[in-house]
Amino acid sequence: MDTILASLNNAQREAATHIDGALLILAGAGSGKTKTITTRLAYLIQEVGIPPSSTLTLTFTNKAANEMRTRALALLQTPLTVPPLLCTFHRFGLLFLKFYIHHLGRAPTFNLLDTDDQKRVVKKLSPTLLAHYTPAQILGFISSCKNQIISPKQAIQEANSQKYKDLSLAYEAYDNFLQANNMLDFDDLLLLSYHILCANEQVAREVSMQYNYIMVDEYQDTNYLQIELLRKLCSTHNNLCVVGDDDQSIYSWRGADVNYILNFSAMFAKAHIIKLQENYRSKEPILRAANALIAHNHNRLGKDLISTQGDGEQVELISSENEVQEADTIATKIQELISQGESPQEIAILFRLNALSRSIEEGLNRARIPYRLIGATRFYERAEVKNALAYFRLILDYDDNFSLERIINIPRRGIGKVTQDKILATATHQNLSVHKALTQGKLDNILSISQKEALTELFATLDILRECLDKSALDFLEMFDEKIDLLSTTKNTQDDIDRRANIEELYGYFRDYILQNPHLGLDDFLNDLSLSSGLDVDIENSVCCMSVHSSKGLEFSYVFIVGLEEGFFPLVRDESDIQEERRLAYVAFTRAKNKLFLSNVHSRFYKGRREELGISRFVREAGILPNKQSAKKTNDNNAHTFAKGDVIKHKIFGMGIILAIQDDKLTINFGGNVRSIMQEFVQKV
DNA sequence: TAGAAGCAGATTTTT
DNA sequence: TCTGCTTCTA
Repeated sequence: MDTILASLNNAQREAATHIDGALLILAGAGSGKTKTITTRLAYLIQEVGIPPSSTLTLTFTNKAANEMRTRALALLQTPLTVPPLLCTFHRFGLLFLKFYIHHLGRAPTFNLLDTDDQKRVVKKLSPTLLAHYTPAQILGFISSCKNQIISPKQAIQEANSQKYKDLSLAYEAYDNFLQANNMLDFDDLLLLSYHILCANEQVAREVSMQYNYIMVDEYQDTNYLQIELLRKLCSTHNNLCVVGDDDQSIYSWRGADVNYILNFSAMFAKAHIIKLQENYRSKEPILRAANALIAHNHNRLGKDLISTQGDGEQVELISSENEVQEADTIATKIQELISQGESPQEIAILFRLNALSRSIEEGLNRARIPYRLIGATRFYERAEVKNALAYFRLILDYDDNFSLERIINIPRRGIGKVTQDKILATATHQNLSVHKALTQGKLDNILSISQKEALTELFATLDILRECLDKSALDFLEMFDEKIDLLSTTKNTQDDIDRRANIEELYGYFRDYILQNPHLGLDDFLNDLSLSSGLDVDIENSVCCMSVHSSKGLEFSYVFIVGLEEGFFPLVRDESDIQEERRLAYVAFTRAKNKLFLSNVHSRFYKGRREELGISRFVREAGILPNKQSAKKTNDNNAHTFAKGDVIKHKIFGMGIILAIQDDKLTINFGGNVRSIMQEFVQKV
């Protein structure tokens, strides 16, 4: 019986064996959170005898869900016929809606929109609003309404200024459009599920009783809608176990609110709280710095990480003149580590802003260090991939105007924007899809003969593909690739090669999907895709560069945090946001196992300007003092010698950065103008 | 219709 | 500085 629990410490064991009622596991960074929650799941199933189908474990990312599934199943001695439901909130919503959306009078064949699609809808519906707001701002408003369970009508009623009135009307138009086209956005997956549960007591009871034991990971990131949904799901049993860390709440801008974890016991009756404070990840100096830093925050549940890994190397501060020198210094340090036998994938470079990655990448390139940039442009957001997917959707449903619009002129069919608008207006006016309007001859006086031919030809090709799809999904892929020229370019630039590779990768995913799920089809594939970020990259033998946000949940032996300057990290000066920035820094610090490097520069080039910057308050708050050695280094190589990356001043051209040195001639970048200048005419700054 | 030129905007990000 | 979008022009 104890085999499952054998490797747990006392607090972890208490958490894993706590069965009924509400339980908050307050798990500090590196305290074995995943281990505890997966063990608890295995324990419930194997030792307590709870049927796997009565459990529900919710996470925020697919990655977390996959990791937990693997680890929980590994703990079980006997393989399960029915695996426990372990997925993201959104996937749960998707599954739920497939079964229950008919309660809202909607068909389960809905299409899921991603951010890009959402932007297209907003642009289309509220063109005048774009003068004042970006699509992202409008969508941000809509999303925050949905996550606070505010309907368009309510939003309009409660709008207390023209601004909110406008945004609320956009929200209403957006929602109507989605309903009319049976589309859902990500928020709807949760919001509509919630509405169904509220409106149908019978369904609510049924579902709540089905999932008798519910667990939630990263509870500090839940928002109001998620909490309310959880309350519905727990309404018949109150068996809710959540794991989280108030100090790692970094998604308030997405509606998450630390208060939900702070007030857990007020919300769920008789809640039991267990703290996991023993850290199994980081050496002592790293934890000292992290603890000292986070101690500057208020409103904490209060916990300190206790080291189990013993003493290690001190946190090192790297101070550089500018971002070029910063990148080179870090690259050099990384080379040293690698030459000492450290593996590159155990090294990470973290930044607060993705914009800072550029200089770092350049430095790594110069040093020929292999690196991997995580989270830049997501795979499924790439235009060529989205075009292929739009074709797929269109093949399943010719009346899908939204997808047709996207690819109507890809490859070029001589149907430009003007014609597109006319086609759409005519079709909408007659209450027809473009395809129906075309086949009924309603577009004849709009289209030129060649345009009509091109469109007819497009649908004829789709007919062939459709037929092919019915027979075999794999043959379909081949035919699709042959018939549809997604790139239509003869240039063989690197970009084209990349695009081609992306399309191949998409084909690969689809092939795998069909092979692994022979009973599922293209439509299932499309909905599943929308929920997955496609970023389950195996971190090969390369250094990882990523934003602090995307580093959450990961760990590395060596971590470099760059851009520790006031104005960059912390990024905002508003005192209310400072606490979240500090938590963000705390997350970054606690990623490190062996050694943590903090890096700051005296000046940085950003948004076309060079800015003088002071060192981040977080460095001081973490108890790290400017290191004499690294400060001295930058002073030593002045006088007569210049180094690549040095900032210099020229009487006429002003400030610049040295790009290259050849004998006594310097190649200097003066704010975009590159010139060659003799050494004696410039001064080091 | 399609390429060129001009212009604003530029956190963090999962699903 | 760089990107993505709108407007302009052939």
